[in-house]
Amino acid sequence: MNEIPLSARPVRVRFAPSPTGPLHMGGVRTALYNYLFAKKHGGAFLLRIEDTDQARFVPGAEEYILESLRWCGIVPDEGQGVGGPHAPYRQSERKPMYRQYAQQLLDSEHAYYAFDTPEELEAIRELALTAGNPNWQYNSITRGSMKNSLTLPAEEVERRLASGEAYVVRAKIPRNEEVKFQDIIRGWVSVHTLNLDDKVLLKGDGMPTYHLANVVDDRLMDITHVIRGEEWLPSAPLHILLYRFFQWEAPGFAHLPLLLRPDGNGKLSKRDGDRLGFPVFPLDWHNSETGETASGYRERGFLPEAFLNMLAFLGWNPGDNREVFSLAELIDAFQLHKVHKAGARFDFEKAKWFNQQFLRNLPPASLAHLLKDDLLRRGVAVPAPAYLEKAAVLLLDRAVFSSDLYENGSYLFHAPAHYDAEMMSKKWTADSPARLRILAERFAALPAFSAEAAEGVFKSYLTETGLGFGILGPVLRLAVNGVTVGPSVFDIMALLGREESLKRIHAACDAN
RNA sequence: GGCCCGUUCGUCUAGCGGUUUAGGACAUCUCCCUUUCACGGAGAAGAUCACGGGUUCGAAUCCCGUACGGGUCACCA
Repeated sequence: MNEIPLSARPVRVRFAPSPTGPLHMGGVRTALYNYLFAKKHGGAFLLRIEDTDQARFVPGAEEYILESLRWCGIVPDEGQGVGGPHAPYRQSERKPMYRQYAQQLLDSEHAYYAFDTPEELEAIRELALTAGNPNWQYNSITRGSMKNSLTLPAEEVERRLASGEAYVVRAKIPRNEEVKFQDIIRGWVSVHTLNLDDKVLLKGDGMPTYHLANVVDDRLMDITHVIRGEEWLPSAPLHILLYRFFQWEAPGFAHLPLLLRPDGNGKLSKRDGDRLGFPVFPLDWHNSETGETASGYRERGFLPEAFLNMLAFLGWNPGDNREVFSLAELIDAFQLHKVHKAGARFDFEKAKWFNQQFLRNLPPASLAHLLKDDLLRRGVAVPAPAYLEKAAVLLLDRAVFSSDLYENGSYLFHAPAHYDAEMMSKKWTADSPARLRILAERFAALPAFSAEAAEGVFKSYLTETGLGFGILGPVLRLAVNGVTVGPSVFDIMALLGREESLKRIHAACDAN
């Protein structure tokens, strides 16, 4: 398995979230970078579920992760939900496998049994804290005075083990050594083992901790590159050490910069979302405990490719001035080592701009489809396909989200429910109804009703009466649209058709 | 607090020792287009490249320090 040097093996990367809640956008970006890197190099992208903490398991979280990736179009080649040669891909189901690796470390004396209870450890930490040490560690110095297989007589250890007493397996970190590794994004990173502690590898419940599980699984699943968040950087040296203990070649590492919150300090957290008026999750998340719903990008109206494009550019760019990229183009242009080192502050305005770009590039048929879905959701009658498409195209310039199509142009789907009060008082006069009725008569008399013909009628009426466009134009608009903004009123009337247009003009005259 | 990582316009960033009077995008403002709103186009404003020392003929780019920011210090991931 390790005869072929890492660099020569086909690229295999993994996204390994833990199902402790909804995946947030930072997680999606990590998945995306992994995916882009894999595809760029013709490799495989795997999805592994890290559910070794049974206390933090959240029902529905795994399904949420799977659905989020599916919506984004980040399809795993292998892993939870799709299967593969290294199944199972859920760590809880791999539980028996980890024990033998812990044993291997125990046998080679790179790990040891520890019997200290969580309560005892907590007491020691508290004591250390009052003594002025805020950071007590179970390490090469303190382990000599703890209850473990290094300090206890062999028979005593045997006895405790045999009696079924709870224990953990801890890594035996060497005392005085510099651990170095070359991060693909950050370059050389080095940490002295004096600053590392004897991390628990196997927990009291027999489950591995993240540290053991990720190293073992990455090895077993033939992972060549570990691409994960910066929050893992401090424990990367431990992982390097673990690979060495096992005498395994370590994969390449790349620690991604964090996504920062738009206001104040700190990383973007799951709680920041709706508080600041934008989603932090890909999909809506319904918290069954609190009954609250956190909003998602999908439901907010984002196109998956726009969402991905936006995320990709939070920390990376192709080095030229292009900004709008399809997933395929992202794969082509992506370079992991070009990822920025510093954290990126998220900006929702820019996110909206990306969506607008993608929306505008959509073919009319797709646009019509999105509009139809939106109308259905709102319970608005859906017009014929040809009408739908023309309406969508007509309204496109004013839309950032597909939902804006209807929100800014509801008058294309039903008569205005009311007339803009402010504009009415400004533009509608006592003469308006009479003028509109004359126009209506002339529209009715047109041999063929079209935008050009209607505009012709309107303009000749203006020259005839000497009225300015600014006087009568808004009045016509109010009658037809209810508002004074939007596409050309003649285009709107042409789409509505003569009958509907006349109906609205008369209705407005009657009502005002 | 210890350790680790980072620091270019308000924001995302380009830049890898000379081609830079530091480029682009979002946001802001102005003008044009449109007798509406948007779209589009043109332009403006906005960064003494955190600061201080080096190295060099020459530094945003290399080195060291300081400051600031972030991450991390669990039988969580």
